[in-house]
Amino acid sequence: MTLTNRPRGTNDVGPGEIELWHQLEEKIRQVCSAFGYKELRTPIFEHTELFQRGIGEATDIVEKEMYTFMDRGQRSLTLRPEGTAPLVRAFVENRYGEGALPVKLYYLGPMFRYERPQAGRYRQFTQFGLEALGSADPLLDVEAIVLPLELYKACGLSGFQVEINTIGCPVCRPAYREELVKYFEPHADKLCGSCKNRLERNPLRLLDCKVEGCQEIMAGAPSITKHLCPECEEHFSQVLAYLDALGIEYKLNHRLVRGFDYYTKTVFEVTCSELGAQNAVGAGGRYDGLVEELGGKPTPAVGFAVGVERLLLALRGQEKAKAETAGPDAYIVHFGGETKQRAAQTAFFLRRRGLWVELDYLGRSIKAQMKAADRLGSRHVLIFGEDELSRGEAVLRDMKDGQEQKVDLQDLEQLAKILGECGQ
RNA sequence: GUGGGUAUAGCUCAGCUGGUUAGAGCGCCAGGUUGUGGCCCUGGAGGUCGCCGGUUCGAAUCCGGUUACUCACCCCA
Repeated sequence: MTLTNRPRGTNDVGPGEIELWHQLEEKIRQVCSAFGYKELRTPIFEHTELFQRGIGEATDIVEKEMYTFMDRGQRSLTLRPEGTAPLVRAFVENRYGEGALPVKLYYLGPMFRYERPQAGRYRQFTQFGLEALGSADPLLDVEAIVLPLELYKACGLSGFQVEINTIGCPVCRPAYREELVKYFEPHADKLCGSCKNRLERNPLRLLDCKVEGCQEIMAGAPSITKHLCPECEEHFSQVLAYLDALGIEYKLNHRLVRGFDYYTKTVFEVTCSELGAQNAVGAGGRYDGLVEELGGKPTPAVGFAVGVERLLLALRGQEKAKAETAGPDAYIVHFGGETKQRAAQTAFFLRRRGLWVELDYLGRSIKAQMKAADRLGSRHVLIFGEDELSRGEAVLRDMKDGQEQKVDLQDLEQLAKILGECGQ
């Protein structure tokens, strides 16, 4: 069984679906190029410590979701569970920060997390993300919010919503955290199991619990907005001002928190109504402390990540995901023997001109070959009969209207031209 | 890690309260047209009924276990 089953939570992407990926990848590159982001490809695996330090020891990812292994040199390596820490590592290692700032980079590739699969969640999944490093300008926060929206629009996706919040910085967050704990502690016995846990480990998480009982208690909880330091407050209001100026619709959600330790100030999430329980198609935020945490100079930064499978799922749900499947320019029908050789010669000639040419490899009947040509959606069929070949000709049949004409096989350039023009 | 649902042909699925050769549609192959696709007709190939065990004269069907898939929780893209 294991021999013929792919590992849990992984996917094969083949004909019928891969075309959508190619289309999407092209759109991603277009949008990134318009915003001036360059691609950076990092390894699929990194030193385990990078993620432990970058994402945070107390996060679910680091605690129970990483694919970690020892290599033959007894180094602990981990298949990347996300793209930001590796990109920041590369930024520091390659000294990109020594050049002109900000540095704007994007990545696109597989990520790995050991979780139970469900709709829109896989153990190997693909993220497209980008990061702008070296500037604290709120306008870059806004770019990180707007760029994925541009991508969604370019794909034709609708029904998505932006939620945004600020979670403060090392100056103001600790005090707010204290306030939260102070508020929730008296209600501790009424909280759900996981919230009791959160209270000790990550009080901010209490805010996005969906359990009813917790929701009620939460109604009276202190809001982050009243505890921001002047700098964070100013930053957030500027982000909102830019969004307003650009006419971007968003929803303030002071309950929104993120799962990684590195976020500061702005955090946001884009959800799509088309998806199931895992309805976030993109999320991100600012992380002004991460570069320094990973051994670089203090460098403010902001970024986001989009779940590519989820985006495709949403598009498919809205029937926006249509794979364009063009057929061959020509299918050469032959009768075996001599005619097959001539068919092969002609096919190779035309293929060298960039035309898609098919022919039968199974020794099938004429009828079966015609049928095959039809199934493939071939624009034309070239019939290589012995009589015509002896005169240096072949029959060219237009599969749309059934019209046939003789073509001169002495002038293949001309034939290529005819087929090429019809393919437009 | 926890809970629910599902598992029959390449695909989508029938198969009622256990009964003998397990079906349909689509797809595939061949023929009807010894050199012509789509429509139609005829025929054919293709199934350890996920796996193991139990109940029974008899199990695709009932029971238990197991694996896989799937949805949801936790968490996340």
